[in-house]
Amino acid sequence: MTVMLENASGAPRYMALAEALRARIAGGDPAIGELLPTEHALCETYGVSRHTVREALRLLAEAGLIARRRGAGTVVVAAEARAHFTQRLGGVDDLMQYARDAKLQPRHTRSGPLDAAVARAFGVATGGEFFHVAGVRGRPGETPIALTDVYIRADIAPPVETIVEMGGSVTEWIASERGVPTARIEQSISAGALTEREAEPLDAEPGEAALRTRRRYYDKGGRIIALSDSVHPGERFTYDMVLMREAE
Amino acid sequence: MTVMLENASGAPRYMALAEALRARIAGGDPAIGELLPTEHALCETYGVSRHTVREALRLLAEAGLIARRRGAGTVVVAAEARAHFTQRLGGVDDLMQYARDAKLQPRHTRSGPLDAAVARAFGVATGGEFFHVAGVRGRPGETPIALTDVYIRADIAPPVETIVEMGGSVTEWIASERGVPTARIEQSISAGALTEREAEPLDAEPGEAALRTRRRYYDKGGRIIALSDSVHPGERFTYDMVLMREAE
DNA sequence: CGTGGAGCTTTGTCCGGACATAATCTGCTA
DNA sequence: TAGCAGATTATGTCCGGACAAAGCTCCACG
Repeated sequence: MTVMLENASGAPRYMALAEALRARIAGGDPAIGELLPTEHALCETYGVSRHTVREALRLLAEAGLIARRRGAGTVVVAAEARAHFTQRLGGVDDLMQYARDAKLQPRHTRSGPLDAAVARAFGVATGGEFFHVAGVRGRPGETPIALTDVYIRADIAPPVETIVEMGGSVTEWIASERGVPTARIEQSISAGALTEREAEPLDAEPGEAALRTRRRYYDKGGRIIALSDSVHPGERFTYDMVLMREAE
Repeated sequence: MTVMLENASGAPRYMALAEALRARIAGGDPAIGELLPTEHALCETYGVSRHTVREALRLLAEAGLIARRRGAGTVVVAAEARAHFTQRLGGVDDLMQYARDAKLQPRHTRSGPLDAAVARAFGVATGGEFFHVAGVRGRPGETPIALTDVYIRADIAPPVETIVEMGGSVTEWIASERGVPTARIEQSISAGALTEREAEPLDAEPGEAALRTRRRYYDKGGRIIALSDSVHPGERFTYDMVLMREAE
């Protein structure tokens, strides 16, 4: 029994077959956990070559709908591929969006437990030993663009002299020098008015609108690597991002 | 001249070839922007079938290193597949981060070409027919959280009555009802002070700090679907995002 | 000199075949 | 009845061939 593939749009045959199978799966035939017909059976049912069937199945596998196992067959693992958008960043430096020579110039440093007000601002637990660096970030000779507080887990923090030389993120240094790569970053962005204490080192006016970015960096085991809090006077910094719809 | 593929690990031939080509590209041979040898040439150089070459090239294309064009050849677009961080969103509604019942309440609508000031603010070309909706977004009975201007390409814009009913993004409607899915979104986030004109419909004070998000939505062909500009008084909205390190 | 069309080049689709590898099933023996 | 070995099943790798579609180049004509 041969089933004709519907192909009104002139798409390649393997795409038409993938679509036909996607529709079957969405309708529960076969259901999640059940086996799709074998490649050989699909060739006969749809009247196409094994090459075409394999290409169609590859598309479905890439979409996450099926899993194929040599000797066993092809099992349905999801009923629908969910369209999603993805923002890709090469590294943490891309996330920070500062020019490479916009270095963090420390104004003061301090070691100790994370205090309650800071922990509350980040929504994390108090305690733990952290190395706190407060400073401004900007290019030499230019108005600073950010006032930043970074709290780095003390056991993996770099020496101060190293921080001074860094143009980019301390977490990239920790990844390469301490062997602790960042696995997850949580960032929040908000707007607020600069306090008098914040405005001064930024050469800005108290009450001026500012963009605040707070980040929590976690390692693979879910342990905090670092926290950062940066505030930027409004016209000095815009946060840009590009999201692409992921091919299914 | 046939080059033997190094394959100490027993990997399939197409993977060994992909790795050999990856190494060549990383070494600048060919460089970014240059053409890789043709499929036919690679078959001869490496002593494998066209099928094997195509599989290897598919891997490289999926890794983002090359782009293949029928009739033209295969161009190198990146020298290295870089470890990267990825933010995944289920859909545009996740990007917007408004509660589902925080609907856009239109205050006025207008059709016409995109004027120069608006085009300049978005960094896009003037002209084109757009349907402009200006309104506030918020939950019923609560203080509005956003003042929003949306410019929708006129040929695919929904009717006003439909916009009123929408809890989410108009682009999701356009994707399902007009068959024009959003393929790319560019977003910028900045801080600034509310103007008197902006503050009034938001029940806020002029000069108050506000978070501004501007988005450009593009279809698969790079054509604008819609533009949006939203401004949120500072304490009413925080923009949150999570990035995960992607396994390679 | 510029434009359009024809021909050539290069990748994309699709067919068929053969052998390898991993998983499952069946039968036999302890 | 349980475990092991061999056979069968189903996907993975790889070969070869043919034709289609898109891009590029060159040549001729206005």
